[in-house]
Amino acid sequence: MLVNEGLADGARSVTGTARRAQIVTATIEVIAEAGYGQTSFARIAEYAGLSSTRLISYHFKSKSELIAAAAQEVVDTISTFMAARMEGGTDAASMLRIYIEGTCEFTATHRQQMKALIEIVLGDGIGDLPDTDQPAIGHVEQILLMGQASGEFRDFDSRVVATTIQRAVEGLPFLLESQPDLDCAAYGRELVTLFELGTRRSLP
Amino acid sequence: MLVNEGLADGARSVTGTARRAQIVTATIEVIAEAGYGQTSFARIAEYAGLSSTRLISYHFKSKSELIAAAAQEVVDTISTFMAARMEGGTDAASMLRIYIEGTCEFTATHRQQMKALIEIVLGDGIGDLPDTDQPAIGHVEQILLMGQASGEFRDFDSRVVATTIQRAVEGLPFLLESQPDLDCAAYGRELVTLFELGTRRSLP
Amino acid sequence: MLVNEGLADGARSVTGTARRAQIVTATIEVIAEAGYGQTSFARIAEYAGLSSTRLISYHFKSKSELIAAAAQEVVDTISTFMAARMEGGTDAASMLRIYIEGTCEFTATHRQQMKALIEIVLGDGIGDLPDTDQPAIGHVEQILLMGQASGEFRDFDSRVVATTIQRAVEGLPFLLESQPDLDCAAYGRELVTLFELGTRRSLP
Amino acid sequence: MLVNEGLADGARSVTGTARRAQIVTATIEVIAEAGYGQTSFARIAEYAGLSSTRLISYHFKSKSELIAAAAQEVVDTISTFMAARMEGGTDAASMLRIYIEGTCEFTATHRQQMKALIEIVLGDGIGDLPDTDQPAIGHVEQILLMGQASGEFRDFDSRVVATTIQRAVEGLPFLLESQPDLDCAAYGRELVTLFELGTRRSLP
DNA sequence: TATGAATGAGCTTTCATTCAT
DNA sequence: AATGAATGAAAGCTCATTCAT
Repeated sequence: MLVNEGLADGARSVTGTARRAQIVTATIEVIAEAGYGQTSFARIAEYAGLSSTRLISYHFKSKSELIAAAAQEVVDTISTFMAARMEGGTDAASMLRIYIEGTCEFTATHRQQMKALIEIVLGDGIGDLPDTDQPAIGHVEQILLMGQASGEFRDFDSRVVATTIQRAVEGLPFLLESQPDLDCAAYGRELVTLFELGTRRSLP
Repeated sequence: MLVNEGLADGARSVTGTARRAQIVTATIEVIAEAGYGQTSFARIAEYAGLSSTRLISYHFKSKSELIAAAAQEVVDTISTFMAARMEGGTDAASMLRIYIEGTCEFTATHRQQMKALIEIVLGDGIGDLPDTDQPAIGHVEQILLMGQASGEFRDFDSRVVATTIQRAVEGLPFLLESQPDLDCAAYGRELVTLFELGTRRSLP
Repeated sequence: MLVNEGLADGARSVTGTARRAQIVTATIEVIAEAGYGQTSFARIAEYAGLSSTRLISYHFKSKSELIAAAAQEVVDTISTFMAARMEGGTDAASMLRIYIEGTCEFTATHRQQMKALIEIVLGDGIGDLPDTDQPAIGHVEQILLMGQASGEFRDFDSRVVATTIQRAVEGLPFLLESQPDLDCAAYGRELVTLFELGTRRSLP
Repeated sequence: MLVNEGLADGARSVTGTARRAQIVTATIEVIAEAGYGQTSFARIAEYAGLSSTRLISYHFKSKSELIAAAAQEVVDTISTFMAARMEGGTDAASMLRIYIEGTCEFTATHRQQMKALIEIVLGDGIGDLPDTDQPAIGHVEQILLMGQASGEFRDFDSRVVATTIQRAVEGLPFLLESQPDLDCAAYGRELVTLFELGTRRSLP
């Protein structure tokens, strides 16, 4: 079989799956360290210690498929991480707090993955990957809509606020670039306070 | 003239200045439409109707100088626009409101320029252009610090909140990509309300 | 294989080694015939009958690596040739004679290689390749110092005389350019006589 | 008049002659410092402080004419210098000594000019400028032939020895590159001794 | 005499991808 | 499953030279 693309993961051999994982990991790290625009097959192969770029072409039908796999890998990781956290949420405010602080904590412990994901989303051109980032925005917006329905939150444009919150947490990797010692938990708490005050129903 | 870089604008001929402006304009539009990574001399020359890419090399010492000139052009435009607006500000809250709504209005009327600027800042690699975006962040933070000093604003990490506000207004071009008919003024007003509630001193 | 540079010859495949040799040979001949300054990938590819210059880039990391490989090829050839000859030398005078006549004979039978080597050394800028030409000078100087120590040679500045002898034998390729039918052996004998008389200890 | 080429010097205006001289001087210095291969109109214009390379094209029909003018400038200078010296020579041996030491002294005081001349002769490809260097070789050979006719010198191939002597003195600029503090006069004296011993009629 | 403007050709290098085992 | 080899296209940049005042 010449091309693996399109196969379910179970249809791949053990070594093939391992190779793909190795390449994806290297891709994520190269994107995080060198930037999306400087990421090429040659650089990935060199980073991963592959003898030829041919090995990448063999396991991934095209560059865009490799990039997509790298993005998916990060999305899967963060989804698993957040899913466990979100279970503890009851009201909208606490769910929002969990989401913000959880994302910040994940960023603190997975800097490269987060940076790579953002590079990919931005690098392919603004808005070219709606299927990847829209769900994330949708998640926050869902919490906001829930809070408005329950009366916890005031009346506001849920899309605008959701976008703002999403961009706020996504800004953390950028800050870490220039301030590597930044306290991510404190950053998350500041955001929680800021948006709790900004979204809660005003007191009479 | 071999190298135009470093010369005051008055030291360039009329036609030379016009050509540079033409090329810079084309560059901004190509970046906005095709994305930073897809911007090449060939694409710019084709877009501007130039006979060859050599004409670009003639007027700009290097590609990075051209990109820098394009970014500077946008920064100058927005600076002029905002400088006039900011004169009306007296207290910190109103200055913050003017800043947010002004930036949103500018984005509404200069979509390509804003998108191009963001593409450049992000495309050159995160954090590689601190001299370009830091001043903007600094501007917002300055307002916040002023408001805290005057007692208008509550106690918060000015850096975190400034970054959040800056990223919020910079998110508008991204939204316009998927929602071209978005009401930018309304978007600005939502942000003003969100951050006024989030930053004001709590009532006793 | 992405980069061949730095690998031992045995680490390369048979066809890869053959291609490299073919390209190196073509490079030497192009340099010899067209001159260092007129040597480009395009000219080499055309001369070697390659489909594109890309093939050169594939086998050599950069142009300078290709040039270095070409120079090394000649140096290796002449070293092997001279090493066998020098074994016959006992006293300094005979070693000097062997060196001069050997170099001249090598030049006679390897005109292109010698010319290419000189073009490379000179073309890269005077004195930029001390590691390549200094050893040759050092070799001659070594013989001279030995002769002075043994009393065969008179007292002179070994560096000056060594440089002169080296430049004398290196001048042969230049002469062959304008006088292709020049008798190299006779040229060598003339030099031997000239420098024997110039260096021997004066008779009482 | 569009082109100055082919005009006698008297047919050029004062300012035109001055400009040509300025450009030629800059060319010589650029060649000496950057090397023949790195010498371009752009570099010369930058070095001379010219606003455009167009000024060079205006005063010189082509690059080769400019290079030729630079070479001629050096040749004229050295010719004037040597002509005065050679008047003191009576016998062939003293003329040879004067020639060698004179050339070495000239090199010591005109390093850039000598290096530029050699770069030009070598840079255009071996043997491509016979009209420029052959006369110099001829000069030495003339002295040698005279010495053989008068019985001062032994029987040898005048062409070979002349070439060797010429290359010996031309090697000085190369040595100065790696040994800037070299004693040129001492170098010249060593050469004189070496070649006097090598060329004189053997004592019975 | 001088200049700005423009140009086509050339350069090396990097790109993702395909061919053929 | 893996690999070496090869490839056309495109990139940014520099070259000497010409056009038109």
